[in-house]
Amino acid sequence: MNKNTDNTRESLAKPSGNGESPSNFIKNIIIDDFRTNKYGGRIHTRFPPEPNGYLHIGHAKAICLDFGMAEEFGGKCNLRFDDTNPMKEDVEYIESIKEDIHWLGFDWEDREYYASDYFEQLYDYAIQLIKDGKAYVCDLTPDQMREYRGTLTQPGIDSPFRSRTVEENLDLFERMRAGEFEEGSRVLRAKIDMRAGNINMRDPVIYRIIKASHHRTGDKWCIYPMYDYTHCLSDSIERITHSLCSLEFEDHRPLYDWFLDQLGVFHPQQIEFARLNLTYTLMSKRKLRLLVEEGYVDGWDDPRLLTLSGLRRRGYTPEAIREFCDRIGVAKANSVVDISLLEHCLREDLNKRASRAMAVLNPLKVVIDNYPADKEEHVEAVNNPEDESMGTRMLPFSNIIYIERDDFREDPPRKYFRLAPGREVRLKHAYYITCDKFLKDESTGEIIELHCHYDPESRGGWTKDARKIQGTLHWVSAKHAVDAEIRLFDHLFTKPDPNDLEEGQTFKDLINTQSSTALKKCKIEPGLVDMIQPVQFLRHGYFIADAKLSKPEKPVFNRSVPLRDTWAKIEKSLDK
RNA sequence: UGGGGCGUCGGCAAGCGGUAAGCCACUGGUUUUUGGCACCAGCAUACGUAGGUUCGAAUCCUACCGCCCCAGCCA
Repeated sequence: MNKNTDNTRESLAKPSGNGESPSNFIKNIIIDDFRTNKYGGRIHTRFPPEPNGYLHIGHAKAICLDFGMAEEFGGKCNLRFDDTNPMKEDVEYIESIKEDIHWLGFDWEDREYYASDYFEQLYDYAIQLIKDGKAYVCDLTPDQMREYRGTLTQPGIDSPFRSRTVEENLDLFERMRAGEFEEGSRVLRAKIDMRAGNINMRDPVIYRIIKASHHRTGDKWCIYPMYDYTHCLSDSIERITHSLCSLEFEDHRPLYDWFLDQLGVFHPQQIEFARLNLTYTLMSKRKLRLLVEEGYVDGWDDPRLLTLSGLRRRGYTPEAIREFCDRIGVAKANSVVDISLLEHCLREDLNKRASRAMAVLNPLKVVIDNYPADKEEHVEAVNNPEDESMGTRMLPFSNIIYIERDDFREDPPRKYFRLAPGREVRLKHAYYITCDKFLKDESTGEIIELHCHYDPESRGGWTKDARKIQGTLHWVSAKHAVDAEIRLFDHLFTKPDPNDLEEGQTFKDLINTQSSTALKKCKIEPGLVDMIQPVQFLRHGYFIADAKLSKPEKPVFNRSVPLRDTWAKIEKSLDK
C-alpha cells in the first residue's frame, strides 16, 4: 500500500490512532473541511502575538495548535506580529518571541509578517468603507462615546456625526492621516448598529490618532488601525484558512464577518478555543509584567515563571512542553490544568535523557574509621540505568565523605531504612557502611559528624552473602567534592488559584515568599564538565546549570523538578 | 435584565443514537544498588437538573439551574 497517495481521505478520516496528536474539535473541523474541499485542500494558519510581553506556557498551547495543525495536515503557519499599538510594543519582545518559538521547535520559514506591513492596504480598505457609506469620522470624546454606547442591557444612541457625508468623511480621514488633528480628537468608526445586542457591533472604532513613532514604520503614520479591524483583514490578506484564537474573541467574530463581507475579501474561518490555565500560577500578561517590573521576580526568565524563557532557564525541555500541550487537549470549556501534569511530562522526558550524578545538598560529614586515611580509589557508576549507551564513569572514594543530613536519624522512625546508630546502608556504587557513633552539639542538637566502618567485601555495592540492604544513599568524597550552589523552586503562589482573592487582597498577597531557596554549601561529584545538559542528581531530581549564574569555578544549578518522593508521603502519614 | 459561550471521575479530556477511551492525581501491590523508573490492580451503573422522543440517549427535543466572556480611541 502506498501510504502517500492514500492519505487524503482515509487517513484523514481517522483523527487519531496514527501516533499523532489526540482528537479535538478543531481537528475534527479541519478534517471535515478537507472532506468537503472547503479551501481546495489547503490549510494555512498563523500565530499572531502582540510584541508587548514574553511568551508563556499558554502561548505554547496556541503555538502547538497553530503550527501543529498546519504541520499535521501538510499546510503552513505564518508568524505575524499584531503591532497596531506603538505605545505598548517594543522590538525587545519581537526578538524574544522569535527565539521562543524556534526553541519550541517550530519554524515559520520566510513567513515573518507584521500587521504594520499592511497599514497602506488597511488604509485603502478604510477609504473603501467610507466611500460605501460604511464608516464615518466621529468627534465624540472618549467619555461621550462611552455614554452613547449604552450598556449591556440598554441600546446605544447614534453619534451626532454618524450622518456626515461621504465627502466630508473622506476629507476628514485624509486630514487625520496628514496629522492635522490632535491625538484623541477624532476617530474613524464603522457604521453598523448602535442598538445591537453585541456591543462590538455598536459602531466600533477602526482608526485612532496616535502621535507616536512605531517600531517598524517610524513616523510614517499618526493614525493606527484597531486590533479588530486589523486582525481579520490581516488574516484575509495572508489567505489564512483556519484562524484559531481564544474564547473571548467569539463575540468579535460577527464584526470580523462584517468587515470581510463589506469589503468582499477572502474569508478565513475563525475557531475559538479555551485558554490554558494552570494551578499555582498566573497567565495574564499584565500581571506577569507587573511581577517583573516591580521586582517580585528576577526578570522575565525567572525560573519560577511559566514564561517560555523562565521554563527554559528552569531546565524544561521543548519536548516536555510539547508533550504537555498534546496531553491537555483543546476544547471550549474553561478549565484549570493541574501543574503536576506539566511536571510529569518533564520527568518522563528527562528520565530517559538526563545523565545521573551525585550531589549532597545539605552535607553531613562521615568518617569511615576503618578506611585508610591515605587511601583513595575509584568506583564505577552507570550514567543512566534507562540507557546503557550513556556509559559509565569513575567516582573517587576516600575515608571522609559527605552524605545528606536527612539520611541520618538519631532516632529513626518506623519504616526508615537509611542511616542510624548501628544501622547498615549501601553507598551507591561503593560500599556498605555501618554507623558506630555520632557527634552532636548538645546546645543546638545539631549532628556534627558520623563515624562508621565499611565492609571491604561490599565493593561496588553488593556482597557474596547477598544480605539484604534496604537503604541506598548518595554521597561524595570530601576531598574530591566540588562546591556548588543549588537553587530549589516551589510554586510562585500559595493557592491553587491565585485569582481567588479574599476581601481586600490582591494577587501579590498570595505570592509564595518561600518559592526560591538557594543552598550555597552543596557538594557535587567532580567532573560534571558537560554542565549544559540536564542532569539527575540521584534521589533529588532533575537539575540544569543556570544559564546566567553558573561559572565553571562556581557552579550554580537550578532544580527543574524534584523526583517523586514516596518516603515523604510515608513519613507524613506516620505523623498522624 | 441584552448578546455570546460552556457544563462527562479530584483535575484535564475522548465520545457525534447502540449501552462511559486515555492521561495526571490518588490508593494498593510486584520489582529495585535512586523510597526514582518500570510493571500490575483499583478509581464515573454514570455524563448539571427535570421531563420528552426512541427498542435503545452523554449523544436528539423542551424547560430549568450553574459557571465564563463582552460596555478600551488595548490586544
